[in-house]
Amino acid sequence: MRLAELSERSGVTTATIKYYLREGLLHPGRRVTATQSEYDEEHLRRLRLVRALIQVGRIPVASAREVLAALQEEDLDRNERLGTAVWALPHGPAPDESDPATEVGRRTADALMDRLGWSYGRAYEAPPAPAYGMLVTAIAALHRLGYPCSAEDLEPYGRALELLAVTDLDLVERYRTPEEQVEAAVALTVLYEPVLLSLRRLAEAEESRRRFGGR
Amino acid sequence: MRLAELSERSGVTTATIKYYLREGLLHPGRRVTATQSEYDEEHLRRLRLVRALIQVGRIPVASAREVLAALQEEDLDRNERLGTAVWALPHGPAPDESDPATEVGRRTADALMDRLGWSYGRAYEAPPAPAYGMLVTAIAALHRLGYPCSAEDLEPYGRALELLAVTDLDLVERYRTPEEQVEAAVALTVLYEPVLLSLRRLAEAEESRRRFGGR
DNA sequence: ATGCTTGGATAGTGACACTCTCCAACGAGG
DNA sequence: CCTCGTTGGAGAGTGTCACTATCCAAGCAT
Repeated sequence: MRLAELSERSGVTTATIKYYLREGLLHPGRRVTATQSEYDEEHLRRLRLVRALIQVGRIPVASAREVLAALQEEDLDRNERLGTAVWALPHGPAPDESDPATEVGRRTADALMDRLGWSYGRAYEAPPAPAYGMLVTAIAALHRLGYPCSAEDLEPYGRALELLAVTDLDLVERYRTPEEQVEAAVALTVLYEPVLLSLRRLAEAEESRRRFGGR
Repeated sequence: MRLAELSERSGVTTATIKYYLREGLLHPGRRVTATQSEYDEEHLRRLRLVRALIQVGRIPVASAREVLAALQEEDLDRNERLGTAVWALPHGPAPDESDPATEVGRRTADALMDRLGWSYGRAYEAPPAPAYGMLVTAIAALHRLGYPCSAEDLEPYGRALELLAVTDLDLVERYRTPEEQVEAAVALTVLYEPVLLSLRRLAEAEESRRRFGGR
């Protein structure tokens, strides 16, 4: 199919598709003549993934390119490819080392990892996973605002997410090839984030109404 | 204290504080002379909250202003104030009604709310909570990519978040005044989001290593 | 033949979160 | 009393990001 058809079937304007081609998020089409290229179903699929990552997952274009590149690293195993892809996701500001609250955040995060028995993302692992820095930054911010949270407070969150991670990966293992599995894992990691956040907000609204609700 | 001291104690530059003052995120200080104002501990506290919302919670300045305004709505009860504040948080693109996948997302979301017994955010509630639209958009995107998820698949997520919402609001109820409670609820809603996401990514990395990990 | 379409390159747009530059009014040291 | 650096306020400028609009020459369709 031509650019115009790819645009129509995906709902993305040709100008935006050209932009993604330029940025390397989409492979160039098969050149038919000097001025025309042919795109296939794989391009359409990739384009939908890109859109989902950028619009629903709110991932910057540059990060999306890295994530997609990781999916195709031939010489890594599933675990490494997935790790590389998730590693490239945005993860907010790095912990501010000049702030004493960061130290508290780091200790709390480490204590939490110990309680949960998780080996990833420890401070003494070099380099720690970006998600670990994200956790430290958030705990530090809470602490600075006067909402201290201990490893004990956070353990139930970790346990709950541990269970959900098991069901997520069960879903991933339904796919046959490692390629499909890694792509599914990335799509699920990114696209379940808004699901998780929206369900949390709805759950809190529900619980708030139950406790504080008048009328 | 003067602007310079507020800046030093908060770690935010004077230029940025002036910007927040202009944008109405911070109340103006008490005017001492025609060219000088006095700020107090309350300003410092507010400034730290603003920074946490914007930098850690990644909330746009305009949304932060609305969220903060909701905290001080005198004629609303706790439940309404919290609802208004959470309502003002960013929630991604609205569902694309021209896309048939949205219809699937909406039906799945409604079925999920039924299973969970939640009354908020139904499609037939007018207007539905923004978090409901966020959920529909995400389910639709998953569907479009060929990762269908049913209400049954999502129910464990809802149950898990229901439990966490209970512990969140237990924490909130430790504060005495409704004002403190609402502020705490907003801070916890926003700042626990990165905690949740980072723990999920770490949990998935852990589980992926357990299943796929070589070495 | 001719007029619309295509792919590619370049430049422009609008939103956003600051950040810089000025300026007159202070206020502390000499 | 008189500098002279500092302060708060206002407006314009900056850098980034995700597009988006404009050109252009080379097709293709009629």
